[in-house]
Amino acid sequence: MRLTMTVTTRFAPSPTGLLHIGGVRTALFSWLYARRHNGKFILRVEDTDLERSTPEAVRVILEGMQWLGLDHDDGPHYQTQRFGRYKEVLARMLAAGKAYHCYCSKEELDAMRAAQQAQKLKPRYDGRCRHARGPGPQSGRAPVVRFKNPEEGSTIVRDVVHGDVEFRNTELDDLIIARSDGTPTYNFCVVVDDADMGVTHVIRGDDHLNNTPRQLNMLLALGHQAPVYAHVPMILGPDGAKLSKRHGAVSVLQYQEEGYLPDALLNYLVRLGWSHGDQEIFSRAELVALFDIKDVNKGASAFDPEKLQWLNQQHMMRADPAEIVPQLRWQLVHRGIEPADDEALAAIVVAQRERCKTLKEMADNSRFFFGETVLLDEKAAHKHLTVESRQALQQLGYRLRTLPQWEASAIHAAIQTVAGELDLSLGKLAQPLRVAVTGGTVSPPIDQTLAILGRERTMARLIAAIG
RNA sequence: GCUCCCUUCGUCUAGAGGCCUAGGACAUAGCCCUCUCAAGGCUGUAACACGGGUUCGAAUCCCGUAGGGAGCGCCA
Repeated sequence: MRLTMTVTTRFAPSPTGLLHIGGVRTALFSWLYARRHNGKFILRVEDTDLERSTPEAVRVILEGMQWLGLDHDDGPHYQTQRFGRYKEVLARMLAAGKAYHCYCSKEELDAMRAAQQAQKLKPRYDGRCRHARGPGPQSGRAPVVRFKNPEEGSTIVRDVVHGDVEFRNTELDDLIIARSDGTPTYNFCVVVDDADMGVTHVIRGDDHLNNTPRQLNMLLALGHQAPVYAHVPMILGPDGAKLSKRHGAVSVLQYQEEGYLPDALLNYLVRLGWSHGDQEIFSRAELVALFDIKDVNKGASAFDPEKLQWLNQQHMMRADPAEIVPQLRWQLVHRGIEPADDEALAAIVVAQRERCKTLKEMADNSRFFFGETVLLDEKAAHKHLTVESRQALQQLGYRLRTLPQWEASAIHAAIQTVAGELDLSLGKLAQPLRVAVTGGTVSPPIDQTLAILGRERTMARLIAAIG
């Protein structure tokens, strides 16, 4: 036995539904904890439910984790590839008398449950086959395998977020660990896997808290040490109800499509149930340095898309524009727009990011930077492109055409000069100009906008607008 | 039904008996800045689920109640 155990955590999603932000947050907590302690992070796909698992869901898990940069050091493991191992452990438990065959039929079990519920009791297996009071092999049925849970005393789960939680063993029945067709069940696979893979810290949703004492008893029966458990609260929808498809965003990858930065999403998710003083914005490195699973709250929290948007913008404003460029490019290509060179895109990022919550919004609002012509918004044109303002634009056009340096400061000076000459407020010239070159009333500062647009496009659009 | 878990502004949270006339953030309202939209700055509205204890003193400790959630499957 090693004296110093490397901290080993795992994320073990089941590919029966698309990975959503709830799963991502547990993954994040596990990942952060492992990274914080220079430990190991394992990815394990729990696909024993052949019926409901889909390749699409597996793909989303893999791609989603990659997109978010939650890299694993081991895996991905697939439980369906470990059936041999489970059978082996199963046989060992049977041989050691830690598990037994149960020949009860589905009908008998249903009847038992119904009777218990009628008496307002918790439905649980009464252990008839364990004590040779059951049907036995002569029934001719293929048996299931049940784990012999302790019949007395209690099991205490030491949980770092909830504290010690005590379960009386009488509340726990002998769960089925292998089906009549021989395939192992979830609770058993988890135990075998966690033990085999050396998981030291089990971090998962608190919907598993009730399963834990049974898993713990199996682990102990197998001669293993109990890991540290941390059951983290779940995420609720914005309306406080359980998170579901109804709340939009089924798959994490949807956040990528909607133009969120991985670091922003992670930052948002980590703050659901965890905090560090009054700090709201965290870089990935800060999270790795500051996060501790012990500081996670117990209560469930509601997902707030507006705060996510705010954080996304904060991260966009702090990021190196060059890192955002590829993502903006992706958004633009998606819209059938011919992407400009990286330098121009970086300039657009800088000009736009303080007025966009997502890259999707940035791309939508940046369409006018591309293409030769621009479609004038009717209302805006009617209001701002008056006879008077067209004349002003014409005068400005003369000056811009011969401007020695096509850069924001020079452009700004030119606009100011013309406004001065015509005795117009800056706004009376800038707005018509904005409408003429962007087609609408909203854009980054007009001098920056023209600088990015370039002289050629600016002049062409100016001429078109003047008519 | 039984067992387990949870409960501070609309939302995310700070708070580990006196620092709390309960702090920050998002959202929201107003003001400032301003070529538009933003970003930014300032100001405001807004919470300890309820009831009992313990204590000189409770958001913080204990007990109930209510509400919410999870588990109880040959699902994971």
